[in-house]
Amino acid sequence: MANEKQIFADFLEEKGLRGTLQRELILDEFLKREEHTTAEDLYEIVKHRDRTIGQATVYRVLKLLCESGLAREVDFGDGVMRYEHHYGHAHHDHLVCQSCGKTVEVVDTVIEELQQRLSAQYGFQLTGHEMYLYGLCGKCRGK
Amino acid sequence: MANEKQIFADFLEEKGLRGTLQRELILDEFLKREEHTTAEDLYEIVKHRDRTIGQATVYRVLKLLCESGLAREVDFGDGVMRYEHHYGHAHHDHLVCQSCGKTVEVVDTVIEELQQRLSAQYGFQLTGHEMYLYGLCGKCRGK
DNA sequence: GACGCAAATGATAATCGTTATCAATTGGCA
DNA sequence: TGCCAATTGATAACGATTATCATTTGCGTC
Repeated sequence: MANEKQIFADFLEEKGLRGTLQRELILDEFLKREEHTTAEDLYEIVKHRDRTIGQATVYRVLKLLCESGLAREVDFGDGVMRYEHHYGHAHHDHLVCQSCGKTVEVVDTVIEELQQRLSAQYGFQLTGHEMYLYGLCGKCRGK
Repeated sequence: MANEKQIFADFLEEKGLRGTLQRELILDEFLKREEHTTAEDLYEIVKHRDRTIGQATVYRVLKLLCESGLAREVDFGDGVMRYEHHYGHAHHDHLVCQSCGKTVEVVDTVIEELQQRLSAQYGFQLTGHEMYLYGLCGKCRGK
């Protein structure tokens, strides 16, 4: 966590950007959340600590966090962008329960390898991918 | 194509919905397009044949086409929903060139099988998935 | 074929997440 | 301390899509 804060400070430094109270506060609360977080969620949380903060700032800082490699955008296709911790987290995809919304982070190196091979077959140089597996989790299957 | 039209007619019949000139026209132009089509695209095309048509109707008919199984929504994450032919088209995923936007439909049965297995490991019953492979196509790699 | 009524339409306003604008504030170096 | 560009918060704007609503239309019934 201290590590993440240092990384962000270095990132700002390198880009010639400033360290501000708002940026520190938003990063701090972002790091505390372990679930996928929306800008709106984060705005609500951060307001408890600083009632004068604007949501535009939250959006702006989230973008910076992505640029710095601390956060990553995740799009579950419901019209709201979510953000997850990225630093120190290995690449992974998502398993999403369509009933209760529960998500599990998964990774399968064999699938990743096959994706590479598949792309190469079409002359593509793979730079990234998104994979969302939708289904019913154990609990929701019972109902 | 006659087949698709019959399917749509049957779908409307079954749902107690009406056959209208607009629905016929929009379906007709949708079937002509082989690429992924946005509602806006389709609206522009359809207007040439009937200048009085409204875009709301295009959105409404596209939704019906999806329900009837003739079309499928595809989300490349750029904020615009695209629609592709679904009837008679086997399931497939997409390979997208990040430089020129070219897309290739791909399928890999081994990957699909692994997705099933991966989901099962977490107690999930897989109902569907999305996989987007992003990269550079052969032409764009050269540049 | 005319009638009646619910379904469908087109124009337009509304929505919602996100981004742009802009005047006021602020961080950090000279 | 002062300067100036970066940052902020409030708010307007945006763009894709959806809701609203008065008008029109398909289609089963007489």
